Amino acid sequence: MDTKETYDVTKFDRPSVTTDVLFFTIKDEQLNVLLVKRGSWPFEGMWALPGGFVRMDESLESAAKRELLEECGVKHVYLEQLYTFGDPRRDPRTRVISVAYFALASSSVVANPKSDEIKETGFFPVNDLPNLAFDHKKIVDYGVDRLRNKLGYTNIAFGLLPEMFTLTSMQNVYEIILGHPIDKRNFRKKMLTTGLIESTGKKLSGDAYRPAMLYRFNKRDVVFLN
Amino acid sequence: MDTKETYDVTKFDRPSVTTDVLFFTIKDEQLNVLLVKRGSWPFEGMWALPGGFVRMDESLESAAKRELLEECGVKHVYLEQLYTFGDPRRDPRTRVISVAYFALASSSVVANPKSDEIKETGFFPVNDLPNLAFDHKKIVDYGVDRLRNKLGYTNIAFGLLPEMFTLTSMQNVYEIILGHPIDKRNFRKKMLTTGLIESTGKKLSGDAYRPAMLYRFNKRDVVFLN
DNA sequence: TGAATAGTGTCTTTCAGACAATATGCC
DNA sequence: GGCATATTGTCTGAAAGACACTATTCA
Repeated sequence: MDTKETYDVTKFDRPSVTTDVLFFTIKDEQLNVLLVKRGSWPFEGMWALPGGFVRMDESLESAAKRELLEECGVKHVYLEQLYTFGDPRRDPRTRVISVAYFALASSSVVANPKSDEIKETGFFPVNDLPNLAFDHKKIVDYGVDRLRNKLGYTNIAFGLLPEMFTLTSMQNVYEIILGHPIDKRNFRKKMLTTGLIESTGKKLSGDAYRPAMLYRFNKRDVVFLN
Repeated sequence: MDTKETYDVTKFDRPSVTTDVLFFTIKDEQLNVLLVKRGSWPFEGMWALPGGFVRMDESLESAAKRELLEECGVKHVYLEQLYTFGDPRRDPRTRVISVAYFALASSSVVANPKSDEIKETGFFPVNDLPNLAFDHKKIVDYGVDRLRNKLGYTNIAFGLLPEMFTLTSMQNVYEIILGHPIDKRNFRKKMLTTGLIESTGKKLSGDAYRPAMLYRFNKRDVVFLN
């Protein structure tokens, strides 16, 4: 029977724990995910999700944020835990359990990698991915499903739009993620009646046609709806 | 730069990983959760969720099932991953990350513990819990929220009902979990139009009043709806 | 005034929710 | 026939979805 004095922390072999991050963005009219090119064994040279081992003194979310910063220069993004992948053979090095997170933001927040392990990062359309390391394809698919699902009842698209945006650009984001066209009148009606967004009173000018009203997310409702 | 030959699995300190299981059942007209009394430090003598360390060669779900069997004699239940709790200070022994699962089944599947560590198990109403070890109260609360939410759009209550059941008993389960009464006509209308359940053609007899039709879950739809 | 996009209203269908009377089987 | 529970339908309001024309700005 263990006591504080006799408890032996090294008694059992322990799996390793990583966090991997799905960083989604809209680019070239498509839903893209951020990938990094691996610089070492295993899967050297292959594309993978940014991520890495969780340190002893940091929370899972902190680890995900740290990896995103080190590997992709990304700061200050909203992260949501997605799922934990723990198949015993998903990593050839040793037993590795991965807690996956996802984030949505503008692709402009990505900078150059600061990590020795990563030389290159890039965005890839989720519908046209290269071969991915580990089980990362499965993680991406799972995340895309969840994203599409949450789009309908949360304000999760917040991170993909600038501070002020037109309803047309918002509708574009929804159509790109969902992969099908949406009726303009119904979309606007729904978005305006939720109370999630509010008019800024300003208009977008500079184009050779009628300027559109600019909206912003209502700060009181940045939390999720459900 | 690591290669297969130079990769050192012991290079980093590693957190420990456990699975903890929320086993929900209906007992005495209340939603209950299964707890075990801890037999050793830390939190010796306190109630906690059944669970334990994940072994190197088993999946997370297998680990959850094994713990449920060892500590509570439970076999063959449907498990769903809930969330992963990884606060660095959630366990006084060392850094422990817990992958929480939840299950719903009849309380009759619980037998005596086969584990040296656990002497006693018991069901407790989720609205009247004893003080729990670790952050297990938080895990229970999170699981109850999720359960209530999924009740509305999945067939998750499947495990809480016998193979054949009346609509009244099904409604009872829903009311107990949700914590409020439901209109009988609306409930029946909704359940029958989803196609999730089907009539068996049999009737429940033996009571001193009108016998009720028995239904079963439609096996083609055992998967979740969303 | 033409080009290009912004902005708007109605109808229909579906679903949720409120609400109460009749039917059945057993004793 | 009395008891205890099973079973059933209508109305209303809200939300989703189909559908097409007018308004505005700028070049």
